[in-house]
Amino acid sequence: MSAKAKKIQKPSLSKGESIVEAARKLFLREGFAGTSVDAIALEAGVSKATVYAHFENKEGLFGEAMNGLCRGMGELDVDEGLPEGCPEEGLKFFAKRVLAPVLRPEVIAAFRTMIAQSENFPELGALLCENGLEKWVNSLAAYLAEQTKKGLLRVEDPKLAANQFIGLVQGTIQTRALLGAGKSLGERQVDQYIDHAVKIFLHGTAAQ
Amino acid sequence: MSAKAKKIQKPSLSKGESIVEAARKLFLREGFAGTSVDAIALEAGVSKATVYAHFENKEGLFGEAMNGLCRGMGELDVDEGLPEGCPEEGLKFFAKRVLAPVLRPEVIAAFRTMIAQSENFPELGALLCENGLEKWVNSLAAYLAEQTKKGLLRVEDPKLAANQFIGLVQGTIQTRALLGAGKSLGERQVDQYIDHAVKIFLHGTAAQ
DNA sequence: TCTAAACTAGACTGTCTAGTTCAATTTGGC
DNA sequence: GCCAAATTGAACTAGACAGTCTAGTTTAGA
Repeated sequence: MSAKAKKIQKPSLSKGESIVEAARKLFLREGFAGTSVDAIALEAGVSKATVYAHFENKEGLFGEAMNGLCRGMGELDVDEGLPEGCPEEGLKFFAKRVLAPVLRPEVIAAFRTMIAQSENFPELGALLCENGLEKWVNSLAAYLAEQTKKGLLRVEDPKLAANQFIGLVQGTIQTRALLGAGKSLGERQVDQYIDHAVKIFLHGTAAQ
Repeated sequence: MSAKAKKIQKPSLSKGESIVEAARKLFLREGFAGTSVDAIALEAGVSKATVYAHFENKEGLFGEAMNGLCRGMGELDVDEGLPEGCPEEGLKFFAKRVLAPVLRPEVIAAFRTMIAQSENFPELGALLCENGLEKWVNSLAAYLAEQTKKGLLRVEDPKLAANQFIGLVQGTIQTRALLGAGKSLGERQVDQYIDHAVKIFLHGTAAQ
């Protein structure tokens, strides 16, 4: 009956796409081992045979799902909204963007899945870094170089500084969150956290 | 029945210890799901029945093994070797200590296991934080407060600053390592990394 | 309307592993 | 050396799950 109800829907996605989407959703939430192919088929509203008609095996499906996720991340425009004003504003912009994902439980859960599987799928971890972290690093590094050129900051190695700024902002929050030991932070605390980090970095890299 | 069996057997310590030790070794290297009880028994040189005579089930064994690990960490004296000299030296000391684990593949592997299981064993993640990270944070915070009192630094919120210093030093190295996307750093690079971080933090929190 | 391809349910195989059981054997304290 | 507790090995149950297969159904295009 629910099957019949589902049958009435004209799926906007091709079968293959809905399988990947269901797989992604479950893998990110439940992990690789915690997700059965049966569950994926059920979630996709598809029979298990269809899953195997589209994908070689569970690992291939995982690869496809995560690959798509990472590729999607790569399309984000990380510079969008970057304020033109003083370095402080620019740094706060980056700080907010870099801290936000770490504060979202579903992102942390997804991150856990990727970390847990990174030995089995080494290329996926690299892809995630490249399309996620690395884009922020590059964008921020370019910003730091630009501000240095303007004489508003004095950053010798922009890429190194960018990596460390991101660490500075995230502090130990990510670590705690991954271990499930982080208290959730209020908006005020986050602002305070960011202000503090930006202040240190600004003074630490001030021109002159 | 099993309760009666448990009461009768008074397990010798050595067996129990070697089981825990074997379990710890395998769990940390292969993860929870990747380690079978048979493998643990084999590694411990013990029959599977003996494993179950000592521990209720696989999860209990995991808990015991990780608990011991965390408790062991808690006994480390984090202040040992802290130089008396200028803040720069002190900060470099902390930086080295905080960066070292992140650079060791076996620590990263262990960390992966903890992260992957942190949802199933929430108290273990908290314990690891408390006996690992938190000890460093507290020690460093005390140091920062002390240096501030001496007029050598100006740190308003030592604990916040300590958390952020640790993040600053680790930068994105931990993230990359967890994702298996980190290039291994040479000793010179590590020193450069630390120097840079300490410089930023020093200037960022300089007195006056 | 016909046909081929895609899809379906669900049964089935094989494998893996947690956890149990028990008769036989070893061990350590007395 | 005796005895009870501890341990062993090996077989066993039970359940989960990847992946296959089949017989029948739906779909879409010509």
